[in-house]
Amino acid sequence: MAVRTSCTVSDDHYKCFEALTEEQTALLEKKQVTVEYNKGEIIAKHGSFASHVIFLCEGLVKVYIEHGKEILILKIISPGNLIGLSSLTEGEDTFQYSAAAYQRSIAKLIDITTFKHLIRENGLFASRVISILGENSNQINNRFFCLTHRQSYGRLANLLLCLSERVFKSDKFELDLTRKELAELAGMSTENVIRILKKFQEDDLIILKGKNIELHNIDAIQRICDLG
Amino acid sequence: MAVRTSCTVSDDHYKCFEALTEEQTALLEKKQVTVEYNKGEIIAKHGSFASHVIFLCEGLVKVYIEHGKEILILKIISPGNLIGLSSLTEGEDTFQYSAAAYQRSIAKLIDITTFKHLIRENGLFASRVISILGENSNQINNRFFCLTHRQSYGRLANLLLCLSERVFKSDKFELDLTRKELAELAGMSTENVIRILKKFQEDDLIILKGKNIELHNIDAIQRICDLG
DNA sequence: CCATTATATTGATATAGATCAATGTTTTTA
DNA sequence: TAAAAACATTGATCTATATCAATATAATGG
Repeated sequence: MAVRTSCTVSDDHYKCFEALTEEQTALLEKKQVTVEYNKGEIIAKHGSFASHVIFLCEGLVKVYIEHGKEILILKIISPGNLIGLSSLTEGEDTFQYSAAAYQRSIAKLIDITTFKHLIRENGLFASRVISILGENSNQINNRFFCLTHRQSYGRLANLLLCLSERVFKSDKFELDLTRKELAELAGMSTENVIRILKKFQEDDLIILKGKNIELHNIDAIQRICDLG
Repeated sequence: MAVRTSCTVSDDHYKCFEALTEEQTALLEKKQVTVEYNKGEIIAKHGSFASHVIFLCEGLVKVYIEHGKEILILKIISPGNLIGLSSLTEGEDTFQYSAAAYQRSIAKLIDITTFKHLIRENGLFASRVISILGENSNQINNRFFCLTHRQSYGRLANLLLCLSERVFKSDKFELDLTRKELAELAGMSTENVIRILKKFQEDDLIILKGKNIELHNIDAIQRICDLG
């Protein structure tokens, strides 16, 4: 079985809102605010009060957990997706992870009490939310597997495929992530990212021009992702 | 912040069923079967049709994902907990992980269609299920962090604490896991587990007698878990 | 547009922990 | 209860990858 690319989830979380009645949609719209974030800004802070669920409208966001200076990126979030669903617990309601904008982003902050209320009131909505949570869990498990069971070449191959297939949706993309950010995503040192990218280029797997990356031999990259 | 022990979730999933009406409880009971598993037997198989959700009544179970011969243990499940909630998606319904019995175990297999039906019908039940999914997600994230950001001493310390606090609920427990199983749980080689346990014993952190482990200096173990 | 700071690159070195190999011990089974 | 199989232990070696150090290049701000 091919190892799933695992840096993000599909971008159709918004579909859960289609389960709402007009009235419920109106209520939800009243109970949300739209906020703009600059590159690097924190959207949610691990441990802080989770008064809202976040819906990303534009931009690109990383979701990560932190213990002191150490961070682990859980996933990248693209527009159309929700952040913070795992704080929809009955008791405790603090964010269990942080989120920060990779680039200028726009998000809607949805009041969590209203969100919970709608879950109780609308079974179809609840079951859609449960679907999303299940999907999120699969993504994390795949990423967990990749980062613990693949060596650096495989992890970076997985990341490049994921960025291409699921984030930028093209073989060719301009990456406004730094090498350090790539390193965090692939779970390795910056120097190692550079060396491996260089090797991939030498082997004609990718074409690198500064921030532009083109995947040139996807099959070979997929093989490295599966076996490396 | 102390690193959370992360090998399992709390054992109160069963509480979600308290949200059901008598009628719904009766329906659920009609739509489930009780099955006994011997040590080592597979309870759920990654990729197979998820026709049911699993509720563990007795025993101890590991939940893991597999790609070929490589496996990654996601968590240990104690009695009172549910397995397979992340397959409660609307479309796809195959198990996204496997489960196997560490020891003789008894489980109820609950028809997934009925389970989904109850989610739609009973908002409180749905929100309890969502709580559990959120909790599961936090557990996995913590485990993910531990396995990727801690060195072997820290990972094994974390595992010992988790087994003590959350699985066996005692400083002293008889471990019917092999060294190889401990190694899988702590994400390292069997030989490394043995060497580290030996070191812990030399340093008077634990008292080892064959399969019996007693945590002798929990504070020190916690420190290793946090920093190691 | 120059100075400063952040980022990228390259090479050299160190090391945690895997793997390999051999032996001892316990458990299972026939 | 003897033989076989599984598991545990110890030591020696190897390697992937982090870390350190130095320099080059690009981005940013006054």
